[in-house]
Amino acid sequence: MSTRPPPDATRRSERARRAILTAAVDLVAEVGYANLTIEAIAARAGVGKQTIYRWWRSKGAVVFDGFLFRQEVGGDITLPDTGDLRADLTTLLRSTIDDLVDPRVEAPYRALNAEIQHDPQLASDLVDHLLGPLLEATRQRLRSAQRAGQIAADVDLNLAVELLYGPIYHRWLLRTAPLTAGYAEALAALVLRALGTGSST
Amino acid sequence: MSTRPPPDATRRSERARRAILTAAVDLVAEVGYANLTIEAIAARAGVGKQTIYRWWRSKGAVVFDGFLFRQEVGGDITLPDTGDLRADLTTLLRSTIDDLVDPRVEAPYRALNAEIQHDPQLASDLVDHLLGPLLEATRQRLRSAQRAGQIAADVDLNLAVELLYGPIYHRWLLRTAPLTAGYAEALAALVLRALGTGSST
Amino acid sequence: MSTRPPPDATRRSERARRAILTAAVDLVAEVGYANLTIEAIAARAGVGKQTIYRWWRSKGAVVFDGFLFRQEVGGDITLPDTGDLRADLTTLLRSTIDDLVDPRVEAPYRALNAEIQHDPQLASDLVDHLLGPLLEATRQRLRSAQRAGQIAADVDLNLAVELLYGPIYHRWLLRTAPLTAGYAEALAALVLRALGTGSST
Amino acid sequence: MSTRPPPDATRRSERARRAILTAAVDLVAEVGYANLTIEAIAARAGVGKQTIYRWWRSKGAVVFDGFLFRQEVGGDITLPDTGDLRADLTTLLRSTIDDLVDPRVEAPYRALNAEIQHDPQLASDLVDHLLGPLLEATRQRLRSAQRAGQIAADVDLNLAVELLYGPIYHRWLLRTAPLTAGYAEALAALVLRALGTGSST
DNA sequence: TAGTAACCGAGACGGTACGTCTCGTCTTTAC
DNA sequence: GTAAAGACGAGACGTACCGTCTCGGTTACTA
Repeated sequence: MSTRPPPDATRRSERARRAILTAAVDLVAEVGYANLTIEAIAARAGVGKQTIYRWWRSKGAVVFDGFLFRQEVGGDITLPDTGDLRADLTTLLRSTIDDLVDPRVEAPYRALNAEIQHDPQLASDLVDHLLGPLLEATRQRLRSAQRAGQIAADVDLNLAVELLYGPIYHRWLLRTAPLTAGYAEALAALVLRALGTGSST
Repeated sequence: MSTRPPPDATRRSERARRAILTAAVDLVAEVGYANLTIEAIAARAGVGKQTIYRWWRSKGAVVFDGFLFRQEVGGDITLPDTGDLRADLTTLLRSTIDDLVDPRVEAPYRALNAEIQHDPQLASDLVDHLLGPLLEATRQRLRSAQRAGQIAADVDLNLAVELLYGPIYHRWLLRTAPLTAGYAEALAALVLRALGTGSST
Repeated sequence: MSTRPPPDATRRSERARRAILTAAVDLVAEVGYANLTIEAIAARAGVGKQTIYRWWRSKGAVVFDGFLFRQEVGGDITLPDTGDLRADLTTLLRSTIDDLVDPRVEAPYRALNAEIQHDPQLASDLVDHLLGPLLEATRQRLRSAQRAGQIAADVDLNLAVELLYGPIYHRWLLRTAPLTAGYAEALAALVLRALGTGSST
Repeated sequence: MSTRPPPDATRRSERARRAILTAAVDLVAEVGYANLTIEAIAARAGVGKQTIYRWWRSKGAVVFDGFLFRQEVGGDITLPDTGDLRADLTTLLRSTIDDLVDPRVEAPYRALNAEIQHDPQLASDLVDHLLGPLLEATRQRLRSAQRAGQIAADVDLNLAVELLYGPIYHRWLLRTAPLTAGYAEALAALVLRALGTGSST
């Protein structure tokens, strides 16, 4: 019973890494996650299969890293904070929906959501590194509104965040109905009634 | 290019059908959806592989039918309607959560939610036949409350339903935090504030 | 452990039998023996598969019966006996070769020769019912020549028959060289030297 | 429509090749050619099926190579040449018959003879690589006898070779009668009369 | 500046499962 | 009870990928 030595990351080929991640993201968009194979990634990347197996634990891990890699270029998340809570939330939900219906995002993101169902490790990676920043930023915006008295003091902000994104997620994953800009508005309005102080906002 | 003739359903073996569905549901719980194979289902069911391929289009379709088959025995959905909306919704969400954390439900249901991401046909089957009745029943309960003046007349009940289930679904699928009875209560309370007429209920 | 009762031949459908045998012979010529299936025979004959399995033991048996069935029309074998042994044998070998290179005979006959290698029962059927009459007739012609003093008295006529057909069979099965009319002549001449009395013929 | 690249023979596993050929020859003797499957060969050889499909075009090709492989060990063919033609030919035919009735040879060799009926490529391989050397050696022995005046100068030696082996082949393939040592003697004697110069030898 | 150790591309390997095909049996309905 | 029809259990087919395992060949540290 011997454990292989961990690969020496200092010798890692950056060229190969980039080629693999790019190939993975491209392929998942072309053929879907289910039809994506390590073999195809290796071929497209011009890389030996072993180079993939050496550095990633699973197909899901490669694709996930591919996502992060693509995200890296796109800068940080900054949420609008105009002071007008309703407007800010509506904008936020609208852009969330815009993202989800963008085909370049939809396909791979659905794949990820499928994959995390049988890979808890991947799920926590997703939540920590991809979703986390957005959820945290949303929480921050709500906290600022709460301090400004626009949101009742007793509201659990974690729950509030889920109240915002949960319905969208529900509709998107189950495809029960189309996601539209109007939906974002209606949802924001309804959630605000839940969070509000009761005073007129 | 010829399409095969559809099999003659009148000659279909009920024995084989039951064995296959039972084997599928059992196996998906034992080994998980990703590790489930048609060959294993056929072997467990004592059935030729062709008999599965003859009647189902995919692994997902078999598992889905397996679910429906198991559901058939369990009777119809009836939601509590005591007149106390808050109590009724809390009960409803609590039992939803109980279901989702029950390991016998969780494993195969996660599998289904993964599968529908790359099979829209299966998604619509799921929504129509498994989820549909529950969502519709929930809508009915809310409508009755709306008529009773407990819910504002301008509230879109489809949205209201998503406000109830979305957060749970979000938390369950992404595993951002544990689902507890307390969560059901807090969620019901918050949603009620969104739906309420503003008058004390 | 129960043996099925033998089928009642009096109820047998002559129409089905003819259709099956005809289909079998036609198909073996079209697709070759290896690619011939019971299913295809049944389909072509407009017959249930069970009807074939009821009356024949194997694919080989059907094809063989098909041959016999086609032969039935073709009358008895009569060999030339002009008194000129050399001429008669040359004619005989020539017509044998003509048969073997006729594509309508070649394909199915090769199939049969292949099949008998792993079906001794079929081999003995072939020798008894298809080849036997020709071999026996040849033996008779040689016997008459032996009585006339054209063949040495000590010659084993079974061996003599094999000396005639063996080389042709060898060349035909192994495709070592083409079978021509000239070959028939040369072979007949050489064999005659083996059989001869030594006196001038 | 793309053709797969030819495998890189330099990387080929000799261990796998030997195991496959041995398994193929053994199995064909045990279960017969018709019941021989690629899967069984792979299983017996402890080899993946793909390794067989990578290097051979068909089941027949594997079995044929198996024969060649077994032959390789048993060195070259050397025919007796004592000067006594009758004795030498009798010995030759006798050992030919001994081979053909040896069960270890009979089963796979029958299989090959069946297979070449619907695979001309295999037929020519068989004649060139397995039978060829023996036929050529026999021709050489006869040529030496012809030069020594023991065989008439006008005899076609190709035909003479067929006169020797054809009858044995005929009897062996059709199973018309048993092959014995006495048969070898009688056949050799008769053929010699065909080949002889007419003078007493 | 030679050696050497790790990674690299490539691809054969032992396997598993795929979805298709055909087998020979079983079951149903019609005659 | 035979016949046509066709679903059934069984299992081999040839393919696609899996994850592991050699192979040379770079490539970058070490002596």
